[in-house]
Amino acid sequence: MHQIQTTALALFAERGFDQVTIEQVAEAAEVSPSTVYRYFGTKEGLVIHDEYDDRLLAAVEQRLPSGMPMLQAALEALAEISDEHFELDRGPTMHRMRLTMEHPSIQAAGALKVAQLSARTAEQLARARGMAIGQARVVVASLMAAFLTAVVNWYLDEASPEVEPRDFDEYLSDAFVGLASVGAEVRMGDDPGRSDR
Amino acid sequence: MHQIQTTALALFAERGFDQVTIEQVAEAAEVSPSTVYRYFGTKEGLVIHDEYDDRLLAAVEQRLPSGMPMLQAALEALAEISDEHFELDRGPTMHRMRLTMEHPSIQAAGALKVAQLSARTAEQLARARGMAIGQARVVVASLMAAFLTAVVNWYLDEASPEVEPRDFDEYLSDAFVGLASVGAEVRMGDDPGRSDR
DNA sequence: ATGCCTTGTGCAAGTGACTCTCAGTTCCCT
DNA sequence: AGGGAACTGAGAGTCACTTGCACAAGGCAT
Repeated sequence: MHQIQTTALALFAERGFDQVTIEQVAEAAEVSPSTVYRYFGTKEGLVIHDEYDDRLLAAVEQRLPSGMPMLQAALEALAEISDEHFELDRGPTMHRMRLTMEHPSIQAAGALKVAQLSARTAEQLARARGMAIGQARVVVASLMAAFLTAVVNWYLDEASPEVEPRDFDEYLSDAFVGLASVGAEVRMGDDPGRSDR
Repeated sequence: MHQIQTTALALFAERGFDQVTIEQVAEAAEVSPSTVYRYFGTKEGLVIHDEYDDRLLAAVEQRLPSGMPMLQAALEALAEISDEHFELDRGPTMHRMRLTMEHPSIQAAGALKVAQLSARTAEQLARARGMAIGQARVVVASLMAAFLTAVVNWYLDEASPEVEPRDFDEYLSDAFVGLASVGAEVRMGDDPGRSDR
């Protein structure tokens, strides 16, 4: 399975996503097309599939029952995964990100994956903390938005020659600071009848 | 064009998204399949296409140069559009939402659309306010996350028989309050779990 | 009027992603 | 040994989507 994905990514790097058919992937990986579909479902799946979804969910789940503030749980969980994903595995991750950003169909599939992960996480959070599910969705969506923005900002800087790259941690930190300031503004500007500044 | 979409949605309602081919849509709308593709690009496009994207962008743009706090601009713009979309146009909107939530391929296309709209909005914001683009992305992503959560919460309540529906405004307001509280928590717990640096 | 360009539309053929069904193989459990 | 679950492959079919071309209608200049 991992072997199939690796072969596929190599072919995509070599010839471009659109110029490679599933059949060619199957042949190069020495399996049948059926097998590719069985494991990855779609061609885009060959790019976006990874283990990090479940690991992130597990990392969050592990921390939730402890009564730890959920924000801290999220940040710890993200930091735990990010190091490996964005630093150690930097090369492959960049390649997959690049394919994703340059091909709308892959980007769409990725976005769907994120939405589904968010939904699962929100349920988990609501269950563990006795929160209303609607509330939990807002929390997860906000945090996920900040995280994803960090990922996008990281990628775009990394991909652009005139910007010198920084560690992913810094992008993550910036994004969360930004989230905090938006939150603060919301708090002030909330509904009519707010006090002037 | 509008005629084609209406016909398509009627067919989807009647027979289900998967049981309707583009050819059938074309025939029912008395155009050729080529025309359908020319206007909507994909089958999913028949569901997700609408005018609200551009209108939202315009509503934001119109407010930005005024020096109005960007959050207020966002809320006003959203409120301006939401009324029509979720109250007046409630029936069709529900139907399209239902198709979207029940068909991963449509959901993916919708998510992509949101991502692209966010990107455009972030650029607009950065330009109008002289913000760093990365910063602008965080702001837009946070606000969009809250908005979308409101939409999802609204839809799920609306679709569920045992919950009695509230006005969309209330979901929107709840979501933004939730966003504020997340922001506040971030502010306190700051700095992504790093001991060094 | 004649030509000309743009714009909108239809036609037709081709590609390849994806589905479904059935049949073989391996491996494990009793 | 036997029976069944899990994995894999073969083959045929559907249909979304692309591409290139031709054809018509309307404006605009010559």
